[in-house]
Formats: sequence, structure tokens, C-alpha cells
Amino acid sequence: MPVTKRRARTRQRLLDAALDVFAEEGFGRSTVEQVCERAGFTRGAFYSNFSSLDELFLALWEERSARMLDDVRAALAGIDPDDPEAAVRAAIDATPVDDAWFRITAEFTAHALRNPGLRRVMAAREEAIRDAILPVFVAALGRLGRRVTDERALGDALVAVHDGTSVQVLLQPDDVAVRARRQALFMNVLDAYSTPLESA
Amino acid sequence: MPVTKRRARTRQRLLDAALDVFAEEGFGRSTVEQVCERAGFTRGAFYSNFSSLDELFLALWEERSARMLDDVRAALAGIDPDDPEAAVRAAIDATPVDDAWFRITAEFTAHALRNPGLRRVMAAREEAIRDAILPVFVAALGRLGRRVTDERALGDALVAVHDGTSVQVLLQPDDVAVRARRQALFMNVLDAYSTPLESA
DNA sequence: TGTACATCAGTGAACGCGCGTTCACTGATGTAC
DNA sequence: TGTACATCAGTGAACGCGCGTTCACTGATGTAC
Repeated sequence: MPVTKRRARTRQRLLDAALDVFAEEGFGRSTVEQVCERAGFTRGAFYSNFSSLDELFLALWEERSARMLDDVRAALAGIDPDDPEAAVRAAIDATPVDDAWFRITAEFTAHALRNPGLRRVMAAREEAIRDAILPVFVAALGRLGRRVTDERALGDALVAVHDGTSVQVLLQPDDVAVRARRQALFMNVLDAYSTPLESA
Repeated sequence: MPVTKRRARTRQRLLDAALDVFAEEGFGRSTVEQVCERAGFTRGAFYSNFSSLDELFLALWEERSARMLDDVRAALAGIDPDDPEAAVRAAIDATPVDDAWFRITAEFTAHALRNPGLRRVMAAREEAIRDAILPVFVAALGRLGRRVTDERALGDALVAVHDGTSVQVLLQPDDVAVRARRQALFMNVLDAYSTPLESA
């Protein structure tokens, strides 16, 4: 989409700088000036590439959430199918709890809830994440001799548990018990949304 | 704490105005000027009561989250103990999913994750919420003939599920299936963290 | 209850800065021959 | 491969506004007698 190589590099540097600035200052408190300074450009360069901070924020969120989705897919693809219990554990760990990204997502969520267009974008992305995660867990449970009763419900539940427990982990980053309870909750949910297969 | 009646009223009007402005614009994008205009004061009045928007934000969050906690306590206290299943359902509904408040909390969370002092304040409040909710569920489950195995874990799980599913409900406000899955997830969690009592 | 006075609380004007936004420009990149 | 030219992309200065912050002030509130 960008016309020249140079343009693509500039755009990317602005996006990378924005991630840092937004994470540190918060999106609302960030200025065009701060992003440009961090990226090493003048403000004119910004307006040559984006029409507003809002537009950049959306571009940033789309880029990073797509990348995160790819990371999860890759991590899940590399999981050993012969050890289903370890597989489930690895799958749960595949979505890392990233401080900076969490802060940005929290603000983007608040922002999206004020704007119908953004809300649809965000809902679609959540759906994509769910669809990427689900097959892995369904397969792993299958190898454990369990069948998922309601895939949609399990998908929503896993995403909700992930989001909800992330805050707890980040609020008490040094408390290993919090992380352990998070793991246990995931396991409980997987159990609740599946039943043992009839054996022949 | 405020010296005069007048002062208390002014303070309160500023807090109420801030809730509206923050919900509409986002905390980061809000200005002292906007809050004062909404409250019907000049900016001088603001600086006579708060030293910064950050200070007001903390005061606002503490006030509203304490009030919400009281509401939940009151709602839970009014629940009919003779119908445990309905009681659980009512308890789940007692924490309403409030659009404006959710947005503000999301931003406050992001903000708190950048500031150790705020982080401790927020962690303490989360703990208070958990401690308020827990006994109700423990009692209701008891009347259903079930014993909670790990109260702390159940408390964290309920809060996480509430937080995580709130986003889903708000992103798809008209989808009744989302709400239904939320209810079901709560039920599943209550089930997973309790066991039937030995009958005599 | 009424009056006089002291203190308190909000007013509104003033100052200045930071930043958004624009635009004529120059230097970089790409293309045609 | 080299050169000439056209277009593209980022520069940097300029403008102006909105807002944070301060402060001398006045009107409101509370208190003492």
C-alpha cells in the first residue's frame, strides 16, 4: 500500500514510537510531538502519513493485535500433540501477559466503546482470536478423551478468563499464587465445557 | 474533612461533572476547563479543591468504587435465602455492567499499572470487592448442599469472570446469547470451586 | 434573633507555553533513455 | 551504468488557540456578642 520503501519505513518507525509513547503516557495524554520526537521525525512527517493520532492508534492496534494473533498461532502450532496435558498448559501460556500491550488494549477498549466503528473492528478481532485458539484446545481435549460441548461458549469463556485474570496478574506481578490460580481457572473451565467421550 | 458545607458541595459537583466528562472524552483527553464548565465553575474553583486532574481522578475512582461496593452489598443483603438458585442468579446480576463506569475503570487500570501507588490502591479495592462478594456465594452454595473448596481462588475467579465477560457484553450489547453465556460461565465456576457435602 | 467582623471559597483576568496544523521548501528516490 | 528529470517525502518555520496555572479580588459563610 505505501508507495515507496522510504515511506513504509517512516510509517513503521512512527508506529513503533507510538507504542512506546502510548504505553508510557497513555494514549489520551500522548501528543503528536512526543511520537515524532521518539521516532526522530518532525511533525510534518506525521501529517504526511496520518491524518490524526486516532488514525495512528487504530493502525497501531490493528498491526499489533494481528501480530499477537500470529504469535499465538505459531506457538500453538509448535505444541507437542503427544502430551495433551502439557499441550494445554503450553497453550495457556502462549498468550503472554504483556504489561505495555495490556495498557494500550485497555485504553483502546475504552475508546472503542465510545465509537461504533471501532467497536465493530474490535469485536471482529476478538472473534478472530477466539477462532484461532479454539481448535487447539478442542484437539488437545480430544486427545485427552474429552469432547467439547459448546465450542462458542468455551471460546468466549477462555477469552474472558484470559482478560480477567490478566489484570490480577499485572496488579500483583510478584505473587506466584495469583498465576497458579489463573492456571487452575483455565483448567476448570476446560473441564466444565467438555465431557468424557463414550468408550467403545 | 471539607471545612464548610459550600466546599463539600463544590467538590461533589466537580466529581460528578468529571465522571461525565471522563466517560465521554476519556480521562487522558479531558481538561480541567471541560470539567469546570460542566460543573458550572471557573477553573480557579478547581485549583482551590484539587491540585491536579490526577488527584481528582483518584478521588473520583475511590468514591465511585466504594459506592459500587455498597450497592453490591445492599443488593446481596436483599436476596431471598430460601431459594438458593435464584439467589445465585440475583447475586450475579447485582454487579451491573455499566458502560460509563467500565470505560473509566479501564482507563484507571491502565493508569494504575504505570504508578505503583495507584496500583496498591487498586489492588486493595479489588480485595475489598472480593471479600464482600464471597460470603454471599459461600452461603448460597451451602444452602444448595455444597462446600467451597478454596475461597480465595473462587473469589479471584468470580472477579476475573466478571471483568472478562463485561467487555464481551459491552462490545455486543444487543446479543442476548453473550449474556446467557456469561451467566452459564458464572454457574460453571461456582460448580467447579465447590463439592457436594457429605450427607449424614 | 440581629449585627459586625473575620475568614473562607470561588471569580475572572492575565500570562505564557505547548502543541496541532499548515505550507512553501529542499533533498531523496525512482524512472526513462 | 550513467545522467537528467519528475515526483515524492520529510523539513522546519510560522501561526494561533486552548489550556494550565496563578493571584489579587469580592462576595458568601460562619461566628461571637
